[in-house]
Amino acid sequence: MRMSRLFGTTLRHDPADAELVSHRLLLRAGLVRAIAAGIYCYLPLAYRSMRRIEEIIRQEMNAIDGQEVLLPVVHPAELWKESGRWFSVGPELVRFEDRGGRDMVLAMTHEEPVTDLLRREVSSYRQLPLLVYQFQVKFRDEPRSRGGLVRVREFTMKDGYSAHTDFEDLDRFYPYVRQAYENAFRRCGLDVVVVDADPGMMGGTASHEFMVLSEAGEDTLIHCQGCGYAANAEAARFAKGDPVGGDPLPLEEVATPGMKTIQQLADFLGVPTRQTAKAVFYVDQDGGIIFAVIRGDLDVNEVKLGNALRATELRPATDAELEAAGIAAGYASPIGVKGVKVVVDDSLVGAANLVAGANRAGFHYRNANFPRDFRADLVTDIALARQGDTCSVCGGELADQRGIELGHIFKLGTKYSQAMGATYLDPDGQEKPIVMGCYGIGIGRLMAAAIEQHNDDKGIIWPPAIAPCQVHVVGLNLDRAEIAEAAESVYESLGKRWEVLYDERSEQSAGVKFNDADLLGLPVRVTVSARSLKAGGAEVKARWAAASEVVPLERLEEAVEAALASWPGPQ
RNA sequence: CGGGGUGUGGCGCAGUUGGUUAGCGCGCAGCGUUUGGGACGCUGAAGUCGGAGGUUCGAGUCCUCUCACCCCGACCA
Repeated sequence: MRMSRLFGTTLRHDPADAELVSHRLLLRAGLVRAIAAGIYCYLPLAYRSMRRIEEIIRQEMNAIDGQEVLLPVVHPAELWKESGRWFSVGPELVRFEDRGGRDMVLAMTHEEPVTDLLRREVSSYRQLPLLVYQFQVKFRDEPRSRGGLVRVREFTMKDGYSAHTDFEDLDRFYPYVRQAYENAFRRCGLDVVVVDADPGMMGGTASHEFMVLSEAGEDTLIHCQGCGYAANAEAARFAKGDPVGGDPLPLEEVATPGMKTIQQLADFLGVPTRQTAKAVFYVDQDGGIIFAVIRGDLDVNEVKLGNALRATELRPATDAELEAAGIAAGYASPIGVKGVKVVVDDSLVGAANLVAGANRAGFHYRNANFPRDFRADLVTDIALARQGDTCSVCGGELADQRGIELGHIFKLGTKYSQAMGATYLDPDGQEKPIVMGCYGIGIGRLMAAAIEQHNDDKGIIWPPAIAPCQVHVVGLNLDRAEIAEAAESVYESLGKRWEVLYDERSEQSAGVKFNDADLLGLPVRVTVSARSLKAGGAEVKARWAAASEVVPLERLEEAVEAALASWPGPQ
C-alpha cells in the first residue's frame, strides 16, 4: 500500500477530547474516527488489524471444532420476549418497530437467535455437542461510552455458543474454550489474566473474564499473590475471619447521639467495627426495599446482592423511601423491621453481641445476636472484597488492580434453552433441554488494549501478529531516479512476503516520514535513502528497538524476518 | 440520570468592558527551492462562531432555551 494513497490522515496534534493513550493514538494515527458518542468508523489500517485479530481467533475457534456462522443484527422482539430479556434488560437494549408495527430489537448479543436456531436444527443427542461462532456487530445503548474503543456502544464481537447434552459435557468442553482464548490473546501479543467473574445479565452458573491489566480499565480485579486466585471484584470471595465470639448478653438500648458513621459509633461505644452490624438499603425493580445487613468493617457488594435476590435492578434507596417505610436512616435496625426483605451477610452468623441500630434516631442496641434478635429472608455472601482482605483459598493477602475486560466466557446452562424450548431427544427417547455455553471477545476493544499495552511517547508499537502491515518502507531522496528505483524494488520484493506500507510521498520531509512511521507503529521500518544506499543497502529497524542496522538489499528479507522475530512481547 | 467542562475553517487554539471586513499555528491547493527526525519562500482556498429565540443602533462576545461532545459518578457481558 502506498502511503500517498492511504485513506486516513495522521494528526500532528493530540485531539482535545481523547484522554486514554489508545484513544489518542487511534485518532492521531488515522485509524478510527468517531461518528457519534461510542460509535466509530474504522479506517483501512484499523480494519486490517481487526481482520488479523479475527483471523487469529477464527483459527483458534476452528481448532476446537467451531463452525463460523452469521446471525442477524435485527431480531424480532418475540425471541427476546421468549427468553424474558425483553422485560429484564433495561434501555441499553434498543427497541424499535418496523413499518408493520412489529417490535424489533437491535442485537446486543445473540443468545436468542442462536437458541432459536438450535431448537430448529437440533433434535437428537447425536448432533451434540457443537460450537458455532460469528464475528458480528452488537449495539448496546450504554448510558455512558468513554475511552475511545475501550467502551463503545456499537462494536464487533466474536461470539460463540456451544450446545451440549448435559452439564458434564459443558464442563468437559469449557476448558478447551478457555485454552483457545488464552492462545488467541497470546498470539495477539497480549498478556491477559483470567479471573472468576459475575455472569450478570447473561445468567448461568460460572464465568471467566480475560483481562488486560491497565489503569485505564474499568474493572477492578482482586488477586492473591500467594496462590494466584484472581477474580473480578464483583465476584471475588475472601475470608472474613472468625466472628467476634462470646456468650449472648441481653439486648440493651444505648443513646448514641450524632453517631453517623460506623467508625464514630464503634469509637463511641468502645467496640471494634467488626462487632457492629451495618445496614444498607436498596430498592429493587418492583420498588421493594431491600435491607442488607453486614458486619461493620465490610462493604456490601451490590452485584452479589443482586444475584442473591435474582433482582434485575437494584439501586440505593433514598432517605425519603426509607422514611416512608418507617426506617430511621443512620439508626436503622434489622430488629423489628417489617415489610422489607432482609438479607444478612454470612459474616454475621455466629457473631455475638453486635451493635446495631435501634430504629430510633440517636439510639442503638448493644448485644444484638443473629438469629436470636432478628430474622433474615436470606443469609449469604454479599460482601465486597477489597485490597488487603484475606484470600479464602490460601490465607494470603489480596491485592487489587484495574483491568480491561477483553473476553468473557459463560456456562449458561439451560437458561435460554429452557425458556425457549430448545430440546433434544436423549438415547432413551427422553426430551431434554440443551445445555449451553457462550463465549465473547470484543475485537475493537482488543485492538485498543493492544495499543494501550504497547506504545511509547512517539506512537503505537504494534505486535507483529495484529499489525495492519508488518513492514513500513520509507523512501527518501526519491527525486533521484536510482534511489526511487531501489526503494520501489524493495517495496515490491518485501511485498511478496509481507504486507508493506510504502511511504513514497515526495513532498514530505524525512522528519515527517519518520514521525509518521513511529506514530503508525508498524513493526519493522525499512529506510531506503541516499545515505542508506551509500552505506550499502537499506536501514532496518524494529519499532520496539533503539538500534537499527544497514543491510545489503539482497539480504533484506532475512533481516526483516529477524527484526519481526525480535518482538519482545507474547506471541 | 446527577455533577463538571467544551463547542470559533480539517486539527490545535486566540478573540479585551458588545464596536469596522473574525484572527493565529499546523494542515490543505498552486509555483519554486528542499529530503536522515515534524524544511523554506511566495500565492491561494476554506469559517451558518453548535442551533433557535431574545436584548441592542450593533452580538463570536450579554440573556433564555436547546443540541452535540468530553471528563467524574451512577450504570454496564
